[in-house]
Amino acid sequence: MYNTTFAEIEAPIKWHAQASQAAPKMALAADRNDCEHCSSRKFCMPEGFDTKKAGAHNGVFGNMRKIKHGDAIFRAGEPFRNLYVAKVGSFKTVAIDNDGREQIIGFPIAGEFIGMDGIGTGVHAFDAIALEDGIVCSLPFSALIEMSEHDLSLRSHLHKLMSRELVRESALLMLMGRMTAIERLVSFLLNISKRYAQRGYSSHDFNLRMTRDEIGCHLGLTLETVSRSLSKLSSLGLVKCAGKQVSIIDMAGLEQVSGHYIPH
Amino acid sequence: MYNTTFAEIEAPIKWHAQASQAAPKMALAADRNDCEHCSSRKFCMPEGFDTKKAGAHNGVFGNMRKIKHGDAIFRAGEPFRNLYVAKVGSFKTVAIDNDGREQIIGFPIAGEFIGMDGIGTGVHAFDAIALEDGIVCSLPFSALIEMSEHDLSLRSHLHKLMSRELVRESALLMLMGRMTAIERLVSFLLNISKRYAQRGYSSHDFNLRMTRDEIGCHLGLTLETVSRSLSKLSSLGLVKCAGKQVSIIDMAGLEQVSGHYIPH
DNA sequence: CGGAGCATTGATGCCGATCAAGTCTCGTGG
DNA sequence: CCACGAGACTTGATCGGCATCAATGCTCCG
Repeated sequence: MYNTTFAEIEAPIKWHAQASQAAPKMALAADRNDCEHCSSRKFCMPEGFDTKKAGAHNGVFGNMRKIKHGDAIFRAGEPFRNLYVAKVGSFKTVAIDNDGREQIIGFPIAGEFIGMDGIGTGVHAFDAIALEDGIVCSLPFSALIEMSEHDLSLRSHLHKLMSRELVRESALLMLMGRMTAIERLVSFLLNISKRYAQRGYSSHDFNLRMTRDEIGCHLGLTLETVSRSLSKLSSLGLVKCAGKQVSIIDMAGLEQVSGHYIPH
Repeated sequence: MYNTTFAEIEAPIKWHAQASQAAPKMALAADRNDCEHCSSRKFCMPEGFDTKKAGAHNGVFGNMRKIKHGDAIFRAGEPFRNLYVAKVGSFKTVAIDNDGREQIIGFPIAGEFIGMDGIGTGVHAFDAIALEDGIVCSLPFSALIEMSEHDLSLRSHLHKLMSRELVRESALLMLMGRMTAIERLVSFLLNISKRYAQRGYSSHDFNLRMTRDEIGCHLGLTLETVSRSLSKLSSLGLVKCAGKQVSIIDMAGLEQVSGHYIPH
């Protein structure tokens, strides 16, 4: 019935069980963890980077934090201190304008960075919310910057991360400015598919962790249009979908529909 | 008849005259220039940064390059080597998808960085085109990164630049996803106004350097809709506009129209 | 002065928003 | 275990904003 989820594979956390055991503030409880065995390792720091030597002992790496479904890693307006790497679960980053209108900027999943919006001003510009119970790894930014002094690979790694995010957003701009509803949805599905594939999961069958409303809020569409577009893709025989469970039937067919959404 | 332009104030370059004098490849001719007297200085490097000491003598700073109207600083697909700072003139950065559809990502003007899209992959993702004859300052990126090893302020400056660009784009996403044509145009005008003001120019009267088509291509609208929306704002008494010359009559009124476009 | 590119304005049509109703899913408590 | 209710999803009907098509006017440069 369910797809295998990151959470199931990674760490079968018993939220309530743990809460009743030890930490009183479970949602904020911090764990220590070994970078070497982290499945996000290859998405996080540069190749060959020695996290142990670099700072495991001074507390820079391996700071796990659990985030419950619906809770925020941080909120817009809060001071920026850490970058976060999604370790388990999926998240959304949300910009909110003066009139309260929301725009979902991205849906980060395992291995992807969250929080770079705060670097420029020292204050977060987005909310970062968990779409399901999950875990993030906190990286104190000032420590990261200091550490990068003698590590060229770390320095350029940080730049690359941000630049790629820039290009990712520009692809979204293209999508919003120039594509039809169907094209946007297809781009979105292909993007998800690709990122899942990179992480060793099926590129054909997956669960969408977000609601239709959230997809719409990301793509500049209403939830009804998202639903209708999905139905359309089903009736065209390109995908099969039952609720949040999506199966891509004809990948090549999908790719022909869209002008693409290159990122990640 | 004309507004005072950056070009007029900065350096009254006689393109053709110069071409006939010295350099055979005028458009690509490089000049050397003194950062201390550069009007973009305060927008470019961090406060107190000593460009002379840092690298004027090894050629990192002060590499001027003239770009003629319509010419490219770089094109998508070209290898990334330099960051550029717009010194004179205005530019557009353009993403082009597989189907040839264009999306203008931004309109950088004096003091703003161009080319950060190439850092992530080592290859430029955008075209960067001059909207009028202009000058950019080239900063060899590898030298910049090396230089940042012993300069914390430079390191964090680079990060801030990219992060701000990230937030700028996210504001554009908000605009494209959730705003009406009029709101988008107002956000655009307010953004231009603000950036001109920061540079000491009038925030009320300015020339749009780009065509209606380019504005539309930036905002996800057609040129007709841009034109109609401008007419509407005129008839509402919020702006006066004659071709590319725009005067903001009622700044507060404009600000009420839009959910904003925070960036820069 | 002539022509090309740019801009304005009008008429029409379509895509997606909006409004509305009904179904499905899942968590909760009886 | 089932009943219930709230939230999520689907599908239909209608409406409106913007794209599209089209014609004309304007501006600037050679």
